[in-house]
Amino acid sequence: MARAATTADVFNAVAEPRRRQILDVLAVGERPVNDLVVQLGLAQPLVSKHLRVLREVGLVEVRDEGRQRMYRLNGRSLKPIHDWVQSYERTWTERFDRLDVVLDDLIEKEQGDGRSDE
Amino acid sequence: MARAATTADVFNAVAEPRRRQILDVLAVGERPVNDLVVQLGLAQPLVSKHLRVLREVGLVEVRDEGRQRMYRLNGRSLKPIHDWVQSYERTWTERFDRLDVVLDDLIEKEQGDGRSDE
DNA sequence: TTGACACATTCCTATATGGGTATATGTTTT
DNA sequence: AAAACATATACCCATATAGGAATGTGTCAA
Repeated sequence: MARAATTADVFNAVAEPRRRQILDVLAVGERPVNDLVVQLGLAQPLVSKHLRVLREVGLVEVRDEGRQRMYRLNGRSLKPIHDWVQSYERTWTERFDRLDVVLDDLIEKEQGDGRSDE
Repeated sequence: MARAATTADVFNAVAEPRRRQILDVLAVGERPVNDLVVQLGLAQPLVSKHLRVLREVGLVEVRDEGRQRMYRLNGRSLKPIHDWVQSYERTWTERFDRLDVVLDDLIEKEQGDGRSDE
């Protein structure tokens, strides 16, 4: 089996740096494709392809405006990532870091103390 | 060019569901490889390979313990993801949603009002 | 020493990619 | 109608995978 499709979920879609850049630009406000092409300095077909991926996972939405297509961000689709990562925040937060040192110490002592499994 | 390596950055490493599962297990505490194999029901070489990716991006650390290798989480490496996603949180938070409706309204009125570019 | 155990690595294959180039589709302007 | 413009799609290629099978490496036990 190969790697999962980029459209498999938001995690895969956002793994590509250029797609995050696109989202960053769209975070400011709705933009037509060509604005993204210019701002990111990428080839137009490439931008369109990235936008398609973002659209398929629900990260952006489109609106027709004459011969332009206005893309806008749908940040809510990032919530799964937010939620997942959020649960790890305590593991690197300063105050918890120091607590962890103490806990690791306790565990070490406990282990060297006769208890076998955990 | 193909897709970026899974070891290119934390975003790519974490795009794989099984690797997130591994991290979820390790979040509870340090574990030897075989514990992960059993808990996740995956083939041992597969787990080892995923662990290597996680190690290369700094998401886990290893410690030799006899013939076992104890893996433990290093959550801090998730911070780049956390920070990036965090900045989008306002876009889906309830109270901001309602504010956005008002803003979109204002923008619409402004656009239909004679102003051309933005 | 020999064997059992715990992991890591190597080799294989099918697959989906990011980027480039060329072209198709649809809209506005002349 | 024809040309210009804005996007999307099709086709090509090199590359890196996830998973499976087999094998290598290092440690402990008998």
